[in-house]
Amino acid sequence: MSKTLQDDIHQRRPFSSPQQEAWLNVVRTSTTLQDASEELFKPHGITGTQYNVLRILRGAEPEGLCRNALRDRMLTRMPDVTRLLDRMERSGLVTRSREGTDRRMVSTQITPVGKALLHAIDPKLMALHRSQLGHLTETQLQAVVNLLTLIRNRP
Amino acid sequence: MSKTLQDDIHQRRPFSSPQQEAWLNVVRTSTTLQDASEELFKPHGITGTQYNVLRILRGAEPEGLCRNALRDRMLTRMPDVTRLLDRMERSGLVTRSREGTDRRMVSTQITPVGKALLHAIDPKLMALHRSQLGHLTETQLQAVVNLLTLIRNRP
DNA sequence: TGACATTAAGTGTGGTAACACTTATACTTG
DNA sequence: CAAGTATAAGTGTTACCACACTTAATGTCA
Repeated sequence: MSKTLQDDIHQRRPFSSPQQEAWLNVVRTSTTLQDASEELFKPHGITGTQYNVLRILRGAEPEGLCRNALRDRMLTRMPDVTRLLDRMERSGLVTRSREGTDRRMVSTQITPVGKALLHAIDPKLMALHRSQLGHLTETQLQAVVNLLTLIRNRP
Repeated sequence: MSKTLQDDIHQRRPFSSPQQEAWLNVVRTSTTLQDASEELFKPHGITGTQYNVLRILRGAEPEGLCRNALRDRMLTRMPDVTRLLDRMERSGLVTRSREGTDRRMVSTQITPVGKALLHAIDPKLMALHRSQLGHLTETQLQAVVNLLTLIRNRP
């Protein structure tokens, strides 16, 4: 007795194409999943975007990453990384330093405070993902990944 | 030769769980799809959120919908519908009128200008959806819908 | 080598989103 | 019916996102 997207958004008329139906399902599912994670981040004083930055920078230790490299690794598009990092620097989560070789580059590193925050959040987030997706079998999860990868790689 | 999410966001280390991998794939795919549609809407002077409102209001003609009913039908969470409608009213896309029966309620309707805008956008959006998802078979699209519906309906 | 293009980061500005709070009308019940 | 509760809409404020533009350092090549 699964609740369809049409029930979810109280829509009466049918979708105009199978592509549209799939499109709306992807977007709706994503916001559903993300809304819950934002709730998780909120009491820790960061947004999902900031969490994503911290994860990337932890993976880039100890050198850190420059602004554009960071931007290219982010999960969602983010045209204004500079001021995002400004805010995170003000919160003490990251530090920035101009590199020696190419003096245009500014490398950003995660601080111990930032790592401590990740350490506090990570198990909760993992539990959230399990609560959101744990009712799917591994085969189903793999099918989701395969289909979405296929979507993102149109010829 | 499909490009995985790991290639996409330049990630080296493996995912920490199959749930996390699926989670990230859903979100990444959604933003990929949405970014392109925002580009489509931009030259028409509206956002994806505003387009969503117009679609809902066209489906609710001629009575229109009150603020909260509209909010519940939206694809993405939107806590500040009032000022979203303010902006759309200023652009001439919708009109608001306080109903007679319950004087708290304000019903919003789409205007002819709003409908003309939808008329201009709809075929382009349909074409975009086909270009984004047309390389999947109907069986694959149905599988996507089924799996994502399953995700959203955890017991 | 010097003018021009390229790439990196940052800034100015306006619009959008989010949260808590307020106002106004309707409902409920002792 | 009067007081309290619930519901609908709106407001004040802050943070955030987005686009166009600017500054500074590097690369390129006639």
